[in-house]
Amino acid sequence: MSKTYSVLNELLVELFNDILMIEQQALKSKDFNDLSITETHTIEAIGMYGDKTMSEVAEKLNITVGTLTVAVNNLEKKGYVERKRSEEDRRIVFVHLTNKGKLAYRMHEKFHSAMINEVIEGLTDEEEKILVSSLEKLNNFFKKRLKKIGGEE
Amino acid sequence: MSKTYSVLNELLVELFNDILMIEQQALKSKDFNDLSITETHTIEAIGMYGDKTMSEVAEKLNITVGTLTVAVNNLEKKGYVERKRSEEDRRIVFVHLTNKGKLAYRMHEKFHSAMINEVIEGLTDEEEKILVSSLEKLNNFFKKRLKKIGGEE
DNA sequence: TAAAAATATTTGAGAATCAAAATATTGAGG
DNA sequence: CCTCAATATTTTGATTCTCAAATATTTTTA
Repeated sequence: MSKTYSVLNELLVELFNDILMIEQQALKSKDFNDLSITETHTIEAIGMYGDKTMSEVAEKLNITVGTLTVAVNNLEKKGYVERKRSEEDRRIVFVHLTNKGKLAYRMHEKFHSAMINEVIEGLTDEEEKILVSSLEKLNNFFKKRLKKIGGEE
Repeated sequence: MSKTYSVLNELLVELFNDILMIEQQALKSKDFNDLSITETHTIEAIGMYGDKTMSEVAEKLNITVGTLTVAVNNLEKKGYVERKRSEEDRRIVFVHLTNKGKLAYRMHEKFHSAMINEVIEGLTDEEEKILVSSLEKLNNFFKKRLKKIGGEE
């Protein structure tokens, strides 16, 4: 069991917890303090451009469409998103961000920028490349794992 | 805005989501399928060795003691943990894992091992170093950020 | 000893979530 | 054209996680 193992394990666990806590706390202090983390993620999944169907958004968030319906109801009430029924196929419901919603989206984006910049800063181009490819490997491992679990049982 | 930025951002976001999903799905397939993610984390926080007070565990999990009380009620009912009132100070309640709880703890640990090992395996020494130091930077950024938010308001 | 502090539990309320039932619409086959 | 299956969404009922505030018990302090 190498030293890298325990270091990496702790780092990942801490990272994960910190991200959650920061997102939570960042919301409380800022404008848009009527948004929960989950709601912010919903806004993120709807995205800046064009309409998305309820199913598309739910899939992206890995939640059921029923859950999303409730979430969108509230976000609509608060003025962050709007619904629009498709004319071609009236079963389908499109959602998109209002101006207020787009503002919130950009706010969240800013948080991410600050985070990433902090990481990149102080890395050489070479190191930057290595970091990206390392994380890609990490990601691939997870994807593989997910497929395996999902496919079997 | 460099290309690295958006790539890194996406990687981190995906990573975060994948970890959540994998933990979720890992639980469903395995034994101990009567445990939620939250409950697993509670077990993790109680830890293998010795007794911990309710307050200590709640602090570690960043939840209120009230929330923990409910969680421990359920875990006790399912046989994963036990309570014991302190003799010296009868306000204090200690919790510790039962044998079943310890088994679950080790199970979760195994999952982490598999994850980290798989990642390290595919990396050269050079990449390993860079990955660790980058994650450390990311972590420092978060710690700083948390202190700032927590301290001010 | 009486008041204040510390520790934990209970309670009431609000999100987030799912599964299953209900609703509305479309498309295909006869 | 009518019916039935499939698709997309919403509604409903239940559970879990969470907090804040009220309550209970015990210890400490003044």
